[in-house]
Amino acid sequence: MRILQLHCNSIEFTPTKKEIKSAEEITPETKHLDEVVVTFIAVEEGDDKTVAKKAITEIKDSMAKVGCKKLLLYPYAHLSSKLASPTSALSVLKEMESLAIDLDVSRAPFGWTKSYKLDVKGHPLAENSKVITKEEGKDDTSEAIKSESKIKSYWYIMSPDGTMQEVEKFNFSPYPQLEILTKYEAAKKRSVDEPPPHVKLMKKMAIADYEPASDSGNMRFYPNGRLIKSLIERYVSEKVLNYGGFEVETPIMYDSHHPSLESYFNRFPARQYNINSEGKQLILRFAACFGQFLMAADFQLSYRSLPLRLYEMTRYSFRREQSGELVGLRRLRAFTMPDCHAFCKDMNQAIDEFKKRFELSREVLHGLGLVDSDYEMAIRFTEEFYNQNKQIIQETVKKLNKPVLIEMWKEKFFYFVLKWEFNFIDNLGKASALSTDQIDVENGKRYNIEFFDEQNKPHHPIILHNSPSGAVERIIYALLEKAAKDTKEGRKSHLPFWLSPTQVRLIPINPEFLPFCENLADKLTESKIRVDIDDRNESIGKRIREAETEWIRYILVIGEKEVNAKDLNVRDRETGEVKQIVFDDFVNRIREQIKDKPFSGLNSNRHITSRPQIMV
RNA sequence: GCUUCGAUAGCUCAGCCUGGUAGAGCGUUACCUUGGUAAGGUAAAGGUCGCGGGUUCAAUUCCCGCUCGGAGCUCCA
Repeated sequence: MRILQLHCNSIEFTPTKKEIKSAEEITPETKHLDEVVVTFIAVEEGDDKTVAKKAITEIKDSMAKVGCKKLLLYPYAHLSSKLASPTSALSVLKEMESLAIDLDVSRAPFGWTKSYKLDVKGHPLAENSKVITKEEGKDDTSEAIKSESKIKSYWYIMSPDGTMQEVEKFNFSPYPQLEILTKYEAAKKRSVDEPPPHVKLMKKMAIADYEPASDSGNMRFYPNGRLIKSLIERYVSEKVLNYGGFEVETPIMYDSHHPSLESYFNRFPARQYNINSEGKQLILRFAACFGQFLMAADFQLSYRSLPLRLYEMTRYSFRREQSGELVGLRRLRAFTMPDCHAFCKDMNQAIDEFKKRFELSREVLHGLGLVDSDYEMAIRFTEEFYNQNKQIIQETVKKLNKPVLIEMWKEKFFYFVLKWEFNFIDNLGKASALSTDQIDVENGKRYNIEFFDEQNKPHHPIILHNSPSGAVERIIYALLEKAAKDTKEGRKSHLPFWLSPTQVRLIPINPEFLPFCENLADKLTESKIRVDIDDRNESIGKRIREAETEWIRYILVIGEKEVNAKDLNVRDRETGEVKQIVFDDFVNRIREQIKDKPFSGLNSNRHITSRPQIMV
């Protein structure tokens, strides 16, 4: 906001004509004021109530100095070239007016061309101009975000044979998804006019929902959703532990004035949640990086313990994303993310580790039900890194065996020299990163993490930052989007079997067969299978239909025949066929499908009639 | 955060333009039905029309603000 303050003997002004459509509705008449401080005001982009308050405080200060009690607020666009929209300008002006009611305050009409006569006093303090901005010097946007838009990038496509081609020259026709990612990233082109299908599904399947009582982007997870999330968390954690990660736990909030953290925040492009507590400015973590770095800095490290892999499933990480960017489970403000850092003694070791983690990430995604064709890879690096380590990049692309989007930076902008991600492309052509890894050459020093080499000389390690799956919520989003795509293309949608809240549903023909169902359900539960019973008084057809809409893989109708036959009558949703199967064969068939995955029991009442109904 | 659209029964939505306090389907409850692989029947209950303010004799309907949500801009796990 820019203001020009004039201590006047008098002012007289007359609105002559409306300048803009949204001008205030008034009857134009000449006004005359004596002994008044006239404040010309231009409200600028981004000005809000805080600015209004600050401005009024300053105006009151100087009015007290000149001993004047009458104030005229005079909208005056010509003081600035980056004006706020008329609506917000008017509301800021009204705010100022209401904040100054203890003075004799008036306001010239907004949006009108006005003629005026001024008689300015001649004393030294009579004329005064000011620029007022929001939170001077306390802008909480990190430097990285502010200058991110200034990065110079060069975009290429690298083919599995290692050749790089400028994106403009690449023939995308066999790779429509890669083309979407490229346009998305390089050209920043997006156009969508409908909500993504997973939002409906996450509610309909009683997985997750918005929680209006929290901040946007902080979701509630229903029993089904919590079960799915917890299974994914356990699966990813087991994979990372097998790879060699050591699980730790670190605080979710940090003192933003801690010296290592302060400079780090300005190198990471994220907005934070801030909390003030007992005079401390705390920020909620946006990843596990600093917790693990601070921990590693306190370790006595020898080259022998490297690579050291620290791992945490961060529930939660917080990023105060712009509200307009939050959609369903795709992008949240509070999310769960596996975060694994590998501290390496040199670039060679880092590159070895990098290869392992690339494979780990791929395996994890496959285990979660996302195959190579579900995502596109992007690799970003500095020109210098490329010139020195061309081979590792080419090898990686070869392993993936399909073309990859390349972003090359002229100079190092972030703390990393290389970063890759697997990007899921959803039904609306939106790209979101899942797995990612980064080679960080700065933070070893910043956090004063040291190890001693063979000559007992201290060094800072190179640090790899890997999230093998990306955010867990985002995995659920990808699975739901994939399911929606199946429906759209005429296939049956489903979740991976090991994540299905109900794996087997029993439908007794009438209550007479309920005891038999209980018995069967007990036996299946003992074999670590999630089974429930639709004991409602509804027709068989209806109960089967509903089991189908809940994506339940196996449906067993239980009647006279089954009770006598001992064999099971199994309807397999994959094929729609009903088959007679011996109990043990059925159990084995299921166990086979989920043998290397974690298991949790049914996370709701076995009987449908006793369940709360969450979504229709 | 900005631009723009929206919010009516537990869910999905109609009614609002042209102001006179509401409807459907699904779900819920009760009863009937005891059914054999994708929707059996009847009835009932259920709404301060998101919140706050304004205009009006009268506001779910018109106007303003807020909250929440969708889309776009921008950005990322």
